[in-house]
Amino acid sequence: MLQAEQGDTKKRLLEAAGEIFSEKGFKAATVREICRSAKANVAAVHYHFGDKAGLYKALLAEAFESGLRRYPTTMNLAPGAGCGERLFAYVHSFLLRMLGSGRTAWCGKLMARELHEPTEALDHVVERYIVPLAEELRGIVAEALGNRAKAGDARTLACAMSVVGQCQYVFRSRAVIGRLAPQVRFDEAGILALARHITAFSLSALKNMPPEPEAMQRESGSRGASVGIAEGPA
Amino acid sequence: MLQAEQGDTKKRLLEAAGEIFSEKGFKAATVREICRSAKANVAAVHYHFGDKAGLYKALLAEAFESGLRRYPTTMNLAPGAGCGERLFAYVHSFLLRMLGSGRTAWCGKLMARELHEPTEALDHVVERYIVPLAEELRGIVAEALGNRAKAGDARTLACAMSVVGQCQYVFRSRAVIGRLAPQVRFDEAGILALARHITAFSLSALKNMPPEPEAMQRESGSRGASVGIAEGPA
Amino acid sequence: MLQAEQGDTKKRLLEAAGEIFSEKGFKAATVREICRSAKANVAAVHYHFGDKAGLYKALLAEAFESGLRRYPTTMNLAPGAGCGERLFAYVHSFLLRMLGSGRTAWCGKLMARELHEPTEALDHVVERYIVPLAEELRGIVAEALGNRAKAGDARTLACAMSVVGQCQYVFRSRAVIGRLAPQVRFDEAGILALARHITAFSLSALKNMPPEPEAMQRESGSRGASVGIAEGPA
Amino acid sequence: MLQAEQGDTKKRLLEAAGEIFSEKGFKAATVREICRSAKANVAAVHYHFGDKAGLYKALLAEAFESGLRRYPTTMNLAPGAGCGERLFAYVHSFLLRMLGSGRTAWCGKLMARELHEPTEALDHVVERYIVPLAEELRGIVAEALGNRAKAGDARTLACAMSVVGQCQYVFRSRAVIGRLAPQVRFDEAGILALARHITAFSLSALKNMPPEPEAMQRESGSRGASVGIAEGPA
DNA sequence: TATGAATGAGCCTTCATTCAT
DNA sequence: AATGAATGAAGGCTCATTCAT
Repeated sequence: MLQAEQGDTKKRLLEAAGEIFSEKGFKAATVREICRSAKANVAAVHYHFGDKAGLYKALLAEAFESGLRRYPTTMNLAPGAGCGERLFAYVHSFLLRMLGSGRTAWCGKLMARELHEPTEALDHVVERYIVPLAEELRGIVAEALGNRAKAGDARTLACAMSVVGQCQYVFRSRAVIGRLAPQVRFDEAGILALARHITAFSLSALKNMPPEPEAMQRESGSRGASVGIAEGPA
Repeated sequence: MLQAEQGDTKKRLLEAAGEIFSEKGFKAATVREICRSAKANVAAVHYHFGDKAGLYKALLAEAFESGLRRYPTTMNLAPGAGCGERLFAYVHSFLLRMLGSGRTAWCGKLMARELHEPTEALDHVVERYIVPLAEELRGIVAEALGNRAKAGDARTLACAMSVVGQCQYVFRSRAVIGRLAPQVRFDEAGILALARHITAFSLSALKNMPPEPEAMQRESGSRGASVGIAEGPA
Repeated sequence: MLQAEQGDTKKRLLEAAGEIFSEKGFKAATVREICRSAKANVAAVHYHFGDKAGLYKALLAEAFESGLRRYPTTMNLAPGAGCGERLFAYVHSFLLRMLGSGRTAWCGKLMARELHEPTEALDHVVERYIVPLAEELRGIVAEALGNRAKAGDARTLACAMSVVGQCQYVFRSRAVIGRLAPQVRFDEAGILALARHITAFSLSALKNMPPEPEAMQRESGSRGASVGIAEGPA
Repeated sequence: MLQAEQGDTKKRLLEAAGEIFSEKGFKAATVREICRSAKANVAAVHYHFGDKAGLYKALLAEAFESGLRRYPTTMNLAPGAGCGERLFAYVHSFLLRMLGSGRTAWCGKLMARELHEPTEALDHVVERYIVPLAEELRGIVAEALGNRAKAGDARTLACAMSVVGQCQYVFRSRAVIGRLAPQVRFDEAGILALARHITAFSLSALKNMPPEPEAMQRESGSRGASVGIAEGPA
C-alpha cells in the first residue's frame, strides 16, 4: 500500500459506503462492492465496523452529523428572521442535503432511504435527528399558521408533513421528474428555485388555512380514535 | 396438487408477487418467497414469466390496470363537480391505491417504488400511466390556480408536484410517521382524514399563490441562469 | 449428469458426509469437501438438508439406524444364551460398528465423536439410541455380577461404564495403538480378538467383584453426595 | 499495556491456549479467542510462536511436563507399595490429569485429544510421554496378573489397554455420562470414587483372568492368521 | 518487545436459474 | 402445464497471517 493510503482505510470505507448505500439501499449494496470502490479488503469492513450493519450504522451517524453541519436548517439566516425566511432556510437546506452533489451528498439520500425502508438503526436515527428536525419545523409552521396554533397541534403536525412531503418528493422522484419535466434541473440554481416554490406554496397554504381545529373534534366522532388529522374541505 | 388449483398458478403467482414486490422491492424480494406464498414450485415463475424480471413486468401492467380500475381518480365524484371536489377525489384515490390493504392493494406501492428505484420497466410505466395521471392533476391544479393558469405552465407543474409530494410522503414515511405521530392511523378513516388535510392544504395554497410566475423570476436574479422549474417549455 | 447418478445425490451426499464428518468432526469438516467428494454441487446440501447441521443430524439418524441394523447387539446369538455370550455379542458388535470398514463404517465413529464433542443433536441421540444400548448392557452386567445386583445399581452402572470404556478406547486411540503396539490389527480377525479380550477381562472382573455395595454407603459419608460409584480397593 | 504485564505475554498466551485448545481442539480453537482470553494482541501469537501450530506444539511440551509434575503416577504412594496401591495411584493421577479443574488442568485433556485427533506433534508426544507411561502401567499389570506374566506379553498389553480405556472413557464421555447418570460428579470426591471403582474392577479382572494366553489362540483358529492382539512380538 | 491495521483465502449460505421428466 | 432436483455465482462473514511502526 502506498504511504498516503495508510490509516485512512476507515475513512475511505465510509466514503464509498455512503455513495453505494445511498444509491442502492442497505440490502442491495454489497460489502464487496463497497470495498472494491474503497480499494480496501473485504475483511476491512468487519475489522473496522464489525459487520455490514455496523458500517451502515456508523455511516448514518456520520452522514447526519456532517450533513447537518454543512447545511444547517438555519442556513444563511439573519438573526430575528421571520417565519417565512426561516421556512425557506429550512426547505432549502433540506433540499441541499438530499440533492447536493459532491462529498457528503449522500446524507439526505440516506435519510430518505432510512425513512422508507427502515433498518433496525431507524429508532436511533429518529430519536437523535428526526425528532429535533421535526420539532423545529413544527415551530415554524405553527408560527406561520398564526391564530394561537401550537407546535403540538394535530393540524400543525399535518401541515409540517405537507412541507416535508414536498421536499422529499423532489428527491425521491428525481428519476420520473427527469422524464415528466426535463426542464427541471437539480443543480444549485434548480434547487434554489425548487426551494422557493415549496416555500411559496406552503406559506400560501399556511397563511390561509381554514382556522378551525374544532372541525376535527366535531366530525371525528364517527370513527373515533383513528383520525387525528385535520378535516377536509368541509 | 389439487385439481381445483390447476391453471390458477399464474394468477396466484401474480397475487403473491404483488404483495411481496410492493413490500420489499424488486431486489430484496426473492423468487422462492413468492413461490412459497403462492404455493407454487420454484420453477413456475420461470415457466410462466421467463424470469424474475418478467414476472415483475407482468405484475406492473396488471397492478396499474387493476389499481386504477378499483380506485379511479374520479372516485365517487358527481359529474360536474368543482375543482376542490375533484382534487379531493384525486388525492383520496391516490392514498387508497398506496395505503389500502387487502387484495390489489399493492398497485400504488409498486408505482411509488418504481419512481424511486426505477427498473427498466420505468419508461413504459411513465408513458402509459404516470403521464396521464400527471396531466389530469395539472388540469385540476390549473383550474384551482385560476388566473388563466394553464396545465402546461411551469408554476402549474410545480404545484402539481407539491400535491403529489404530500400524497407520496404519507406512504413512504409510514414507518417514521408511526414513531413521530402514533395517533396517525392508516386505516380507512385515517386515510380519509389524510386526504382531507392534503386537499385543504393544497387548495388553500393554490387559491392564494402569488399570482405571477414573475415573482419567482424576479427574485432568482441573484444567481442568474438556469432556474430549473421556473423556466417552463412555454 | 449421467443418467445413473440422477436422484441419488442425497444418498451420495450422506455417504460422503459420513466419511468426512466421522473423520474430522462437525466443525472441521466442510460442506465443500463433502460435496466435492459426493460429486454434488455446494448448494445441494442446502437443498436436501437445509444446512450443514441438518445434514449432520440426518446423517446421525441414518448412521445409528443402519449401524444397529447391520451389527445388532445380539449378533449371532443363540436364543437363551448365557450372560457371557451375550456380553461377547454386545462387545463384538460394538467394535464392529466402530471399527468396521466399508459402507456404514462411520456409524460408530460418529457415535464416539458425538459423545466427546456433543453437538446440539446429542440430546436426541442419547434419548433414542444411547439410553436403550446402555440399559441393555446394564442388564447383562447385572446378571454377570450376580448376587441380586440390579440394572439400576450404582455399581452396575460403574461396571457398565468400564465395559464401554474398553470398547471405545480401541477405536479412539487407534492412532496411538498403531504406534505402541503395531501388532494389533483392526481387520476382522483383530476385532474378534479384541472383543474376546474385552469380554474375558470384563467377565473375570464382574464374576469376582467384591460383593459389598454396602462399602459405598459406609465410607461415602465423608464427602456426601458427589460420589455414587463403588469404592476402591478398601 | 501496564508495566506489570510486560513480558508475561508469552506465559499468559500459553495459559489461555491450554484452556482453549484442550476444550475445543486444535482446529476449532481460534487464535483470536486465545489472544482475547490472554489479553494479548492477535499478532502476539505469531510473534512468540511463529504460528498457531507453533503455539500448540509449545503448549504440548509445557502441558505434559507440568501435568506429570503435578500429578505423578506415583502420587501419594508409600515406597514398596503393592501392585494394587500402585494401580490405584496410577489410575487416580490419570483421572486427575484429565478431569482436574483449575490451573494446568488441561494436561490430560490435551493428551487425550492428541490420541484421538493426532496432529503432527503426535510422534514426539508418544515417544516422550506415552511410551514411558504405557510401560509403567504394563509393569503394574504384569505384576497383578502374576503367573510369570511379563510386561511385554500380548495379554499384558491388552489388559493395560483395558485399564487405560476405562480411565479415558470417563473423561471423553463426560457429556453423555452427565445425561445418563447425573449422580456421577467430576469433583474431587467423584474422581476419587471413579478411581476406586476402576481400580477395583481392574484388579478383580487381573487377579482372575484365565491363566493362559493359549486360550485366545485356541479359539481363534477359526480364522487362522492375523489375530491382532493375540500375537505379540515375542 | 509488542501492536493496531490490513490482507486473502476460505467458510456457510442464498440466490435466480435450468434441467429432465 | 408443471415440478422436484440440481447448479454456479455471489453474498456476508471469519480465519490465520503479515505489515509497518
